[in-house]
Amino acid sequence: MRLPPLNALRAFETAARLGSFTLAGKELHVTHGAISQQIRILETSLGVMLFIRHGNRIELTMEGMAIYEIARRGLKSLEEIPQILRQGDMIKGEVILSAPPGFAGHWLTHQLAGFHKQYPDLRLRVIPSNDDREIQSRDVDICIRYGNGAWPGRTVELLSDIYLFPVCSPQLLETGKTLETPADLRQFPILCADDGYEWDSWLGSIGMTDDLSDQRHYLGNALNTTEACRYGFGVALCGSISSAHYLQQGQLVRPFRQSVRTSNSLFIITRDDIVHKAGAAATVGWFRNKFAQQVPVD
Amino acid sequence: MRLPPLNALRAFETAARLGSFTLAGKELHVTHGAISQQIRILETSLGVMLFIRHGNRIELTMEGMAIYEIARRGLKSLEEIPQILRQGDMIKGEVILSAPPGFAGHWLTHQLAGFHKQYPDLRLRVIPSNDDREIQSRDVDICIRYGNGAWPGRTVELLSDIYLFPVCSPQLLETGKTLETPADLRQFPILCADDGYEWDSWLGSIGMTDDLSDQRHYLGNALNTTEACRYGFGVALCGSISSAHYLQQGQLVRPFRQSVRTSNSLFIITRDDIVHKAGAAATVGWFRNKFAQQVPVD
DNA sequence: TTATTCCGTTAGAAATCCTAACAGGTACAG
DNA sequence: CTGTACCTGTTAGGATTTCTAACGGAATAA
Repeated sequence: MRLPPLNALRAFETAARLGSFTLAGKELHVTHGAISQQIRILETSLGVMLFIRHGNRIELTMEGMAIYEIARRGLKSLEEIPQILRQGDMIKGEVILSAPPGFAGHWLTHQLAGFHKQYPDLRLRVIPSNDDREIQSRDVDICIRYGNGAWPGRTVELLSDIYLFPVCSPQLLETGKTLETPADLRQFPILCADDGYEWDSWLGSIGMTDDLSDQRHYLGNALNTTEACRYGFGVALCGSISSAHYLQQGQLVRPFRQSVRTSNSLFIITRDDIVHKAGAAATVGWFRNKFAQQVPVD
Repeated sequence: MRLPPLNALRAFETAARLGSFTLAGKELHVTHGAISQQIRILETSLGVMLFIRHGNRIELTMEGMAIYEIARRGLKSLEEIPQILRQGDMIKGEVILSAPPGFAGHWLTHQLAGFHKQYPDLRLRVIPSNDDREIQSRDVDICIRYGNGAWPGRTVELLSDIYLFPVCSPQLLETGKTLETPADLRQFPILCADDGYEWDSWLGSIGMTDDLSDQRHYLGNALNTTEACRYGFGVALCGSISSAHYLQQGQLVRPFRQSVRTSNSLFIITRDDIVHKAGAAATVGWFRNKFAQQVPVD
């Protein structure tokens, strides 16, 4: 049981705010005795005294002050729930989203139609970027980033782990050349994004010593390798997220099962005050939902 | 009754997160029927359907998604309460506070000893400033500002309204000259901060047409006028907050009752994530407390 | 089709919460 | 000092809420 008793917490917040059990009872439409009992329940549950009783007045202890601020803001945010619903059509307007170019170009664009269908009045402004400065910016509602989850001062949530594996176009396998074991890779162009580190790590993980360096083509980024791969140029190492749609559609296939897990995972990063912008909050929920119901690929 | 039923909200949050009443029941150690009933209570209370029931599975409605994000974050912050207490000595470290120079120089410095006594392990770094950029900065925990309360995207709380009235040193009244009616002001130096607008507005409010312009001394800011006033130089228009301590000590007196309410009030401005820094949260509570128990001056 | 799984809905049991009444401490006025 | 007013604490027992247990129905998969 991790949450403190919520009704006792409400009694505490009211009593601490008004500085009186009797007044708190008036506000909550109960007797002072009920407040007294609720606060004792909370004190027992937390194992600390929250008020010093002076006979005819009360005083917050240090511990009481420490948790009052949290209780106050937490309950205040819950108070917004009925208000949000009363406004009705809050899920509209523009949501500003910063996402890595590869993610924005593949996974996200393939899902946009579904997003629009679910939230017809919401418009997305996508910023393709890996810049961490946008995480700190007040102008950006939501950031999607690859990393280790260490973004201090922000709410960070894991969306998905990332696995890398070789993929190629099915047409490539109809050219007569076989691609049944990793050794067969020697017959095909190897498509590298950036510096080719992803291939080094994959080849290393399956114990292959040949680094295929004389077959490598460097295409600059993952977006380009995936595109070249789809059009039958060669074999690329693709991430589980970017390739998911193409694998499902049959536009790409995985010649081998072997994959390597990257040290970076995909995270969604938001400010705490995102809840005040219902459209952005709904978008966060949409992302969480999409990745929760997606079958994990490795 | 403004808050939705809290235990029902917890059931909803769990069910929405797990996508199942049965699993939510497992997590909360109750049967699925209990969850079902709690969620119906919440739906009745809010007047909207939160889930679409499909017979053997559930799906969040738009309204359900809209409030899930708020409920999730609100309850999550309440979960921190037991953790904060477990750590025990969280009320320590440095709190960075930006406050207007006049406020920092008078009210705050007079209260620092009391603050230190209450929180011996807390150190304050005071930035005397009126710059609104600090309100947006992540490096500043708490901002105190005069204004109208319009600081979007931040938690803003009124600390006190501000009244302006003439004050002078008691010694000034022992020089033989009398100061019993506003007309007697002609015999004394008039101390103006900045552009002297405060005197214009006060003189206007009591219907005095003479603006005493040939007696005015311009000292640059309110800090200087108050100091000069304490040392018997003349009569200054002082704010209710800055002068409170000196009035109480008898170092300053109010020759007349008339005061004028300023359009700006004193606010305390924080980010939503201040709760994660217990020392800063305690400091906010300390400010709120100080101004709540202070007798209003006008 | 059957088996399975999950949700809905009851009645009644269990747990919780609240009230009412009295006791005791503090503050302040007379 | 005494009396009054105003708090809070603490009970027992009643009122209310919440949960369980058991059954029925809808969707899903084999």
